[in-house]
Amino acid sequence: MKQYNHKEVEKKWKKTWEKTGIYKTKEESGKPKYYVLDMFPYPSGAGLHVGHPKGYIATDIVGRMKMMQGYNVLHPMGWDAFGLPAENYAIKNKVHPAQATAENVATFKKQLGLLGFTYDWDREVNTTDPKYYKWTQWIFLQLFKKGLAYESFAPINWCPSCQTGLANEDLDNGRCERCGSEIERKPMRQWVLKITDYAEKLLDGLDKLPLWPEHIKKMQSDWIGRSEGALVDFKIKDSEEILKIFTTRPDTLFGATYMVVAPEHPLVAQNLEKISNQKEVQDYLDQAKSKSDLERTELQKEKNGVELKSVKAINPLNGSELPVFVADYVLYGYGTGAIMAVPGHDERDWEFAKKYNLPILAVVSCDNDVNEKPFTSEGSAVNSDFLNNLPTKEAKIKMIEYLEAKGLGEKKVQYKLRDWVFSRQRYWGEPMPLIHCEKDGWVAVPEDQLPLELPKVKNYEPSGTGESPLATITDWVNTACPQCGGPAKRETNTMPQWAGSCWYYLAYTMPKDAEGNYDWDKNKINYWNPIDLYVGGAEHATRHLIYARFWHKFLFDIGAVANEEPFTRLQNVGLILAEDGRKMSKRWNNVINPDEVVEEYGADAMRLYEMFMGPFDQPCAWSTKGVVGVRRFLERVWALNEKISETAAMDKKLTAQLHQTIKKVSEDIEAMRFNTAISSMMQLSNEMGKVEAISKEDFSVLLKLLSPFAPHMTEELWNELGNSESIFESAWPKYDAELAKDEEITLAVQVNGKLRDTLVVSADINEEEAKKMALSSEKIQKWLEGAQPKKVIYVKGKLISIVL
RNA sequence: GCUCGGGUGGUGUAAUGGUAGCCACAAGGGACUUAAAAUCCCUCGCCGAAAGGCAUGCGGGUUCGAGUCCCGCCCCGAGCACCA
Repeated sequence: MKQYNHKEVEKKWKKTWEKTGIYKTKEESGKPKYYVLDMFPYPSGAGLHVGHPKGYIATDIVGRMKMMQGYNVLHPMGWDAFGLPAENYAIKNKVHPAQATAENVATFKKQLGLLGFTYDWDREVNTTDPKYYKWTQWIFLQLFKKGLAYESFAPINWCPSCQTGLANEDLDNGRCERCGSEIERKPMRQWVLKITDYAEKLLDGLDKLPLWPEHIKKMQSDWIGRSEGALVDFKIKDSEEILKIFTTRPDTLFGATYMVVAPEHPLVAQNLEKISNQKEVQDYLDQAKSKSDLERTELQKEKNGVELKSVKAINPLNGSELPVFVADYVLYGYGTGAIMAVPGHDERDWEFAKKYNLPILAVVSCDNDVNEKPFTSEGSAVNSDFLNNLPTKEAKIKMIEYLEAKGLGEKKVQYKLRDWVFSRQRYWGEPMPLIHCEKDGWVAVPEDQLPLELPKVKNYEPSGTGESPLATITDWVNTACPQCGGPAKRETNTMPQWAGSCWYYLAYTMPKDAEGNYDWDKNKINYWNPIDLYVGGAEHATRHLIYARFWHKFLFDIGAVANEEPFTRLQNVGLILAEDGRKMSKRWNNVINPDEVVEEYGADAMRLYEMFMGPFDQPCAWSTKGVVGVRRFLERVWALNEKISETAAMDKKLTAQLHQTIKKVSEDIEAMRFNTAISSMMQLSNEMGKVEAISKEDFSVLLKLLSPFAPHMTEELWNELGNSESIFESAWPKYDAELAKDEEITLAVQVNGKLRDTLVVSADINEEEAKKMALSSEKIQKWLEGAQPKKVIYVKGKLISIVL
């Protein structure tokens, strides 16, 4: 038989598969559907490195197995091509983003093509295609019509380098997640999506996702950050003003000894005139304003603030007068931007109280002296009048009841999640389909006029003024009001990159007409959705995955989709690091290009290697030496072809191993434990290599098990066996539990917990026989030294443990 | 600081509470070869001649039996970070 030439084999089968259209997907009623999806890439100018395809290989393997198991499999691919990276690349390389994107898409597509994926390219999507973003705009309009998109002028995160506003989710430790620049707070006109309206649903939905990794659900629920507590009204002395605070510990209200408000809190400005230490406060405000968020957090160890002298808050329970401080350790963006300070039972309040010599009261029973350190756990109430002796949980409830009855406060659920800053002051994004009319205010572009196309401009660099480059195109900006026909202006901000990725998984399942126009066909969408398996990087835990769930839940609420959660099962892919253990980057000059690996070792070897490296969800360093190992494995399988004989029959032991391997590989692929699946196939092929001859049937089983991993080579060998249909049209091997049974097993014999002997025995040995054999073993006799064992434990099929 | 992960040979890793190191890589030895590559065979946690002893980050505990479970530390990685 000829040598394994991966180039020839891979070229041949790619061509054949394309010709036969084996990967074209249709909605079929006869088979169960299986929708397996990768997080689509943004096509950067650098092309693919070997890390990109890892997840795609995994979904391809699962998809191929499901196909052979009789499922109607959808496994599509597309491009997340809007957004800052594409635009920055375009600016840097002095080409129009549309052109750069088209080129990069072509490169990515060519590179992915080398790896032999089952993509149905008829379903390819591109977020920058007007036919695609027509629907991105349509969804945005539905949000707008339901009041979930609103205009805001509040200060937002501004990246001075990217020259655009950013959402909370786009920050990394006070820096721009994209470019690392320090973020400024800048008041700006923004479109904001009311994701907070969905906080409860997004949180509750997590409980209905048993097939998501726990840590991702945890990250999302931490990001949403629900806490239960109370709003409490404090009257300001000699004034009509009310200071409203939020607390999760209403049970400690008797322990409040001072109040703190954020520098931005209106109470400060309202009282600035009348306080005695006006200059001191003004200085503090100036200083707080000049500090960036980053500096604020870096300085967090030293809490400082300044008293609003002569402003006193009244504790609504006992009328005691409390001093009011301004301090930036209280955030204006959370709760009411004001707190009651209970230094006896809160770490931060305690620190602040120590520094400014404020009284510290104990209102929860504890062993330590609260003047020495705060007691922040639960206990039972003390020094708290009607709460005394109540455990914290009950005290909270009772206090809230009391406040509500007296009209002094109410129960309140608070979230850390903020509304989603949705506008970007950049060119390369979906235009927002909104028009501002002096008479009618903001008016939606009529749906029959969608898509609102991104106008072609020469100068697409950011203006730096806080306005999108679109603002300079006056004949585009100036338009007529769709309602009254009067003069009006278009919104010039664009949508963030996340917009297009919020619903792309639906687009893959929408039918297109001859021109490529999508139809929101609910039957087809509901046939495929929800996604059965979604694979991608953990970095999307609190960004894409929260945004997409938000949009999906909204679409469900307006009846556009039929299911509440878009992704039934989520699997994280672990990063592939460079050989030096660092992240692959041009900067370190350690990027491995998949094209070269495919050229030298073949796509099948590369696919196999990436799955063999280690546990799928764990990061792992690339090793070209490791590719050699799996390549040798493929060659050994190839060589087995010479041992095929019509008359061959494997012995029972090897047959048992074959069936154990069927079970192992099937279960491992399902659970995405590809490394151990490959290991067991290697063991099987090593054993097959030792026998004289193998039957066609037994070899076919190995080929089928291996086919999802190494589709080209196995298809070739399958074809050599005389099969005319594709191996992927054949049925997945069936595991036979009877045949998988071993005839002989090895029992371990332990004396006092230490291994002293092993016995090879018949698999159906009973307990008595096994114990007898163990005790009469020569080696064991030596250890017993004639003593009577105290106890003999038998673990079926595993071991005998003798205790002296 | 808080919350998750993780720590096993020279390396990547494998082990429903049941023979620790499967499968590979690297290394060493051998066969084939004029030679090399490729391929095939053997060795390969540490100490020890062997018997055996010691070994899964460290220290305790539960158990006939712990890499796995419990308690307390140390180190590495990720996420969050003054959220009241």
